[in-house]
Amino acid sequence: MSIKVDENKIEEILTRGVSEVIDLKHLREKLMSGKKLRVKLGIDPTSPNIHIGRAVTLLKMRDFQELGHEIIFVIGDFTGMVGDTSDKDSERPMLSEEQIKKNMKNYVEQTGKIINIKKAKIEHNSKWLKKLNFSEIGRLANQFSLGEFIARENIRKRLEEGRHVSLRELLYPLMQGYDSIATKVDVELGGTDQRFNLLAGRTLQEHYKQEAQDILMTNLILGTDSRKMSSSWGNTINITDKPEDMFGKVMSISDDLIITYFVHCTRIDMDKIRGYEKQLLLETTNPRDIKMELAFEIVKIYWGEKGAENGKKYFVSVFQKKDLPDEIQEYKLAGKNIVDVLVETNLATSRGDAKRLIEQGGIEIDGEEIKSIDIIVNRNSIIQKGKRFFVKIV
RNA sequence: GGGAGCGUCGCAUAGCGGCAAUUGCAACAGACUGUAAAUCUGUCGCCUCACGGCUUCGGAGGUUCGAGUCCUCCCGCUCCCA
Repeated sequence: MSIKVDENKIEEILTRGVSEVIDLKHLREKLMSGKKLRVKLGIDPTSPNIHIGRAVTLLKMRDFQELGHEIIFVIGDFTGMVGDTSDKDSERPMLSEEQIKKNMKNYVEQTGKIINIKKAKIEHNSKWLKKLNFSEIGRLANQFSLGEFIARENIRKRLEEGRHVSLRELLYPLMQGYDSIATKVDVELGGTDQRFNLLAGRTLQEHYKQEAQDILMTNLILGTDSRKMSSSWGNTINITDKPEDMFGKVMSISDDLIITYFVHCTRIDMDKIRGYEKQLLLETTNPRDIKMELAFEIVKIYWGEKGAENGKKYFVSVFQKKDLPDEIQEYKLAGKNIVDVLVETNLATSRGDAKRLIEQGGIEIDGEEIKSIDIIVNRNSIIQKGKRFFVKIV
């Protein structure tokens, strides 16, 4: 397969959602040369879900793939067990082998929503990392000084606070760097938080007489609550989220993030995005409408046109028109008391919780707010809790 | 090797021996809104309409009318000095 040398596309790859490229000039020349590049992305299966923040680099990988370059996923089945600390302000737990295996399976599946997996190469880094012995690790470790490790902000902060920093964490960049040697890559992608680890790859490759990889760092995006998107904050939009959820979650981001999301999480034409940007400045535009477009585009990537339609329909009917959703989970609980029904349908966690919800006016049956806990639920009633949760009793 | 300390509701944090236990985040409900945003209000161990009852603070014992709080042992974790 031939390599496309499209100057505009290449420029977009190098800039869109990108915070820094090292070495920019070098990478641009390589891309323009028509040579097939080996492009790597390391993913550690540390949590079961990929969120759209992480997908930023995946989309970038796809861009490379579309130009015909070889893309390589290094699944961190080994590094995942060690745990990276780059994007964390506390130590990452070491995961068990079982947990890793489970996550790994999901990851490949999820990645397939964005990337053509069949054409990509998938490697597991246990393959080579397992074999390293102490003398080799010592040789790798010799390339770095404690000083540069400590200089990293999050590590320094933890040290200053008297928190625990384990030696094991020091090893992480070595391993990621070694991945680059083992896979002989030309380019590695990662989020800005990966800077240190990515650079380690360059250092080590040179030590092993390979040409140093270029690195391309993508921006991290903010989550639904405008803090950094992270699984531990619970503010993620996951790429496995159902279309309705995904659509709604996108709708709930801050208006300020609309353009950023367009740039990072979709592949809508940059010109069109600039158009949206102008529109947003006008008094007459309702940011909601543009956000709807955004939500549609994002859902489309993961669920296709149809999924996007459904997500939108759900949002419009349930939240804007306050109608019922098309599909409601059914339970065979007709004739039971409302409190029991709430508990058995998991709308409430306990009887006390159910009573509180009713007291607070949070429960409606067939659109009527109920005031008493002594209500028997009839067949074919629709119970609604708050705005988002519906259940049908049959 | 020496010293100090920690383990509390999903996470994080408070708790002179009278506590179902503080505060922040998350979560949930209500109001408001273009919005599942922001903001404001409320709720947030279990059972009870309620009075109230029951089970909780790493584990096992003990002291006490009473223990998250004191003592002993065990388990897990951390920091400092060398």
